[in-house]
Amino acid sequence: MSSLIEIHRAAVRLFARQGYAGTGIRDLGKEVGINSATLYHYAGGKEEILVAVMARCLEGLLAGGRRALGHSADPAVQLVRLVRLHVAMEAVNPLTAYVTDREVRALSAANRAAVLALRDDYESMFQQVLERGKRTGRFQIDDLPTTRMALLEMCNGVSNWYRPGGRLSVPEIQDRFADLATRLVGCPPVPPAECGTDLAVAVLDSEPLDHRADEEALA
Amino acid sequence: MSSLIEIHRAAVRLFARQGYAGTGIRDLGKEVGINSATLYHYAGGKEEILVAVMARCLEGLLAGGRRALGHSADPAVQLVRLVRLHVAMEAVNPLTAYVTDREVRALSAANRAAVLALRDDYESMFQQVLERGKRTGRFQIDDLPTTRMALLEMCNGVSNWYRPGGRLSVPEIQDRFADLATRLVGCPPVPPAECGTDLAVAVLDSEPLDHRADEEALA
DNA sequence: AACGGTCAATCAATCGATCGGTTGGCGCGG
DNA sequence: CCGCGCCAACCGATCGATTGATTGACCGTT
Repeated sequence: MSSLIEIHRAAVRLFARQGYAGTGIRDLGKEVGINSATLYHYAGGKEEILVAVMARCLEGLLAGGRRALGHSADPAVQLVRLVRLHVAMEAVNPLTAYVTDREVRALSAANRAAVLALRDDYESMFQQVLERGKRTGRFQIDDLPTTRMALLEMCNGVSNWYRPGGRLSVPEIQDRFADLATRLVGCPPVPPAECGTDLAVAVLDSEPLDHRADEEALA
Repeated sequence: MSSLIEIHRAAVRLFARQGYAGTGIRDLGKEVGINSATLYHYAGGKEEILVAVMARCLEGLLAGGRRALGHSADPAVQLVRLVRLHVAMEAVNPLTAYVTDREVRALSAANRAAVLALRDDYESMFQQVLERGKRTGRFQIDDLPTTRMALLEMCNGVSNWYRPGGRLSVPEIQDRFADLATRLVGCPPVPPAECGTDLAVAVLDSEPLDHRADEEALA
């Protein structure tokens, strides 16, 4: 019954609740229901678990990002699709996204560099879309780096307050954020019809299935 | 030479770099230049240091928030002033704000409740301004909770990428974010003349003076 | 002599990781 | 069908190191 996936799920749940440094491997074992020594039979170690979770999350965003960009050449459509993808990832996998965001500093130098390389690749998609939108006059952007950071932080923040089964459905959250994003870049709303329907986001292996016990994390 | 302020500064620097749980009191002592035992002569303990830093940061925001609201009855002016204050706090005290944001989960139940009470008080100011702006038609807001969270996360994120002495000055950052905020709520830009000049934010006692060594934290 | 300040030494507890050893089920030769 | 060997799965015990916190002694100043 216990497997690597179960371990990753338990790790994400505990890392999100107590932080990576604040979680012991004995806590991890207890959460999975096995001895801490058995963890090393499946996973190479504590940091290896964290790296695997982060890499899978970021690779999911990267793969989705490439799908998002290829659908249309219009920067507005591309931006909305990027935002809808990102928001969906954060809303469907809030704990995984939360840990991926906030525990980078816990990694050793080599692993941190690898994770940051993935993240930089992903964020450069936003950079390029914003640049082209500004250059072509599709967007009215004052300072591009500030707008890019504000946009990304706004989307990243979803994992801080949203949980599956919340007041809004995932498509509703996507609609709200698509509107907010077009407002930020000074661009008229993009009809949902132009956005395609290939932006569904799957539940990651590392995402705990039951988020009920994490409501206090929404502090 | 060593004092409570020095300890708070060192604590914020280390907590921002390694996290609260990842920082030992011996690390803290070494950063200040004293023995770990001497820490207990000035500060009551590790968590007491964190609580003091967080409380001072949030109380600064609360006091500033009250100043921001009293200046005008126009929701647009109130919102812009709240955003300018918040952004300035994050830009002038990025490490303190960063730690205050992200280490709430490290607190014991009692301290966490106290800190969250302060934060809820502060965030309710945004809630009320947005409500009134929507009710009076000054703002075009689709879903108010989503807009509020997006706005707050966007502002909170400043401490993740800005450092004093960066490319943009604090007033410039304030201008950009004031514009972004009005765009988010669907409201024409507010002339800076209507915003007053009483929103200067002081450097907190807990903020390390030299941010050069923290550039890798901008990961 | 009394004081605030400082620290080496030490406390029990816990850290991540590894060890040797036990278990149980499966495949295979007879 | 038996019995042997194998190996993934699992655990108790323990490793050296470090955790937050405390103590008692020593210092210079008053």
